[in-house]
Amino acid sequence: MVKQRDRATSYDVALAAGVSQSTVSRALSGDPSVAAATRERIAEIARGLNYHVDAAASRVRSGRIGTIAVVLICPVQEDVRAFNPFHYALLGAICAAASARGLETLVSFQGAQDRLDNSYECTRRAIGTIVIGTSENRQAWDFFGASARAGEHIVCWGAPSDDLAWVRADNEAGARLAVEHLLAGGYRRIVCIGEADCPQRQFAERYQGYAEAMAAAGLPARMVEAEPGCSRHEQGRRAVTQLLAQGEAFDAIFAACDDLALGAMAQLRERGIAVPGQVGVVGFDGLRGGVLSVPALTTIEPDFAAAGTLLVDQLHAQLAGETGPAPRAPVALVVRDSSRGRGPSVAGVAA
Amino acid sequence: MVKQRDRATSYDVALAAGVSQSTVSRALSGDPSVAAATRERIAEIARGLNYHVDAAASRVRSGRIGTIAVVLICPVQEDVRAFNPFHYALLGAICAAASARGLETLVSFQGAQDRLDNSYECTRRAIGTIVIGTSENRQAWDFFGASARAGEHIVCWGAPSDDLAWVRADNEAGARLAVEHLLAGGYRRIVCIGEADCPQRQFAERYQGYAEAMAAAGLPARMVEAEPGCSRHEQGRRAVTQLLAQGEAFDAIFAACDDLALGAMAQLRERGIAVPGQVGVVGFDGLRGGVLSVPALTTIEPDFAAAGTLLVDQLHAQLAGETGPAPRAPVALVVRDSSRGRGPSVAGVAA
DNA sequence: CTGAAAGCGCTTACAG
DNA sequence: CTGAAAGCGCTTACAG
Repeated sequence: MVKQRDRATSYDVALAAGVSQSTVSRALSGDPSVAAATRERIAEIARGLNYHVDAAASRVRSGRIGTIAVVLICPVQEDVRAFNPFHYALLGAICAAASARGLETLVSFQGAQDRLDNSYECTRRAIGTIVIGTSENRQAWDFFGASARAGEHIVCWGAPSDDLAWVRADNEAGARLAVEHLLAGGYRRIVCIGEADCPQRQFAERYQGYAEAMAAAGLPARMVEAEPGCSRHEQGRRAVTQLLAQGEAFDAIFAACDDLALGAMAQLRERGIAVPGQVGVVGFDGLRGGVLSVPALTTIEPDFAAAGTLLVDQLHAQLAGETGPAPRAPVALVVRDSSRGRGPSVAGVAA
Repeated sequence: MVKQRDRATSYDVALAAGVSQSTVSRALSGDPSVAAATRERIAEIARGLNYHVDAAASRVRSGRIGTIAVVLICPVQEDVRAFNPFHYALLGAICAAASARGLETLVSFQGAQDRLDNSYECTRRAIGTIVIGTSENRQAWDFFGASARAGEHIVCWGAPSDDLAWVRADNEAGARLAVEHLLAGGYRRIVCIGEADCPQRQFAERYQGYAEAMAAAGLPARMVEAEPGCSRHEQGRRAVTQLLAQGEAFDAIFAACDDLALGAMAQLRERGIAVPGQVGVVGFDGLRGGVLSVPALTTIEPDFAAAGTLLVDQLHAQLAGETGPAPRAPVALVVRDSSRGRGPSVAGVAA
């Protein structure tokens, strides 16, 4: 057990400075009612004694917690390596946004059902919780959904649960951007790989944006459903296999997420179909894997910094009893090599 | 400001249970001196009142913090997306290991020099700090090095600073595994892409393991230095360009990290050199990008779970005043498609 | 501008 | 097995 040997307290500083303990407290908290000269002197002495305000004592007295909990929902097996890099980037953005607002972040990775925990708020370790992660772990989301119904303050990204307040990317706008980009590149027979009946609302929204943009161009929308039960990457592969087997003409793919797009590209490559020459591909997420793929993946990338800030601010709003408008993180088209720029219409496959 | 309306305290529970407040405290902390029946009853009543022990009050009285700080050193611009996925996986492993030890994790991403902070321990928000991240941000590492010299308890992964206690992968063993695998595949003219004079000690250690394994096989070691000032990926590309320009024979590359390997493979592809047919490639890190690359990258992967546990345990040892043996996370060879299995010697390039 | 005092909600010797 | 009491180290009215 580590003993707290000779930690200085505010009383030690007070003694050394010849003032009262309450003046030390006020001085170090920057209370302007303390004379500037006194403040300076006390700060100096505190430094000399290596004194720092005890955060726990400060909290218990002031009631100010200054901390938010961030929960990352993992696969049930809790393999953190299986955790999507998109969520890691989002975690970083949340921590940065919290820090910018003067808040600490208590982070936990939760997967196994018997270890789910949202006691942060009721034990006063945090003012509320931001939940992100794998939508596949339904039990975990149900747990946090119930927690929210019970009155805990929770905001999430990509909720499959309707019980949770959420922040999402501007999925429809992003999908429209993707389609408009493909149209500008001369692609016409653009299919969407996604999932219509998916717990992740973003998939439906992205299909919606795709369908709208196609309709606006007077072109038919066509959805290839991802096969349940396998990874996104594998789903992307199989969607292409299915498309080719059906012998239906297509010259571009808008995939509802980057992993689907990368799987689709892997399969196109195996079939000897040139990207972006014969088929253009656009994903959605802005994953690092898209930079490394061959060809590098054109994608729609949400503004991560904005997403982090929106999540933190939305939590604040909820704590203040407000319910602002549905918060959407802006998205941007990132053109890389899997789609052609402006050009004439392309051959496509199985035309 | 959020008021704490009607939070129950231990006094409320005591009143409802007809016992003293101290008995409530003992009962809920599982003190066996409280009769089991009484404990049960009190727990029941606490549940009914939605009472939970206030963590801050508990800490201030008991002195037990139960939290470690985890600092992720980012690039100075604090772009969390530029943060290496390896470190994200390590972060997850640390949080999981801490949780398994009953510790919370206070996570922060730190990059900009004027925002560096390690006041966790002195303000009693944490018992100590684990530091991981980009070795490029020297100022940040120097800051934490100074912090450690000043008596803070810090353990890091991949320290470029000698002031910090560290945990590392078993780099030499990993490099030997890589070389032995390549030798078994029939490769003989194996070059190492790395950096001899690098702040990251792991690079030197990996070269060392490579050189030993080559010597053991009676083969000459050959190091291609990464060019300073560009990304690892770009360094990998340029190393291949340089090798080809020199017209020196090689039939395999052991890259000191996956990003170097992926860059090297990208360049080999552009030059029309077949991997693994003409040249075998093995990386080091086990990044997700290696699964997606074409061909998928054979690599040496540290045991992330073990790494997280070692970091947490090493911090505990330091707090207890012990200095255990240099802690190494075990590594494993992950054979994918960028290297051949057993086979005859291969042609290589520029032979 | 500063001090004396109360008290945040607990844990933990001490006594019985 | 339980209670009365002290006290962890602060913040914050209140009074001057």
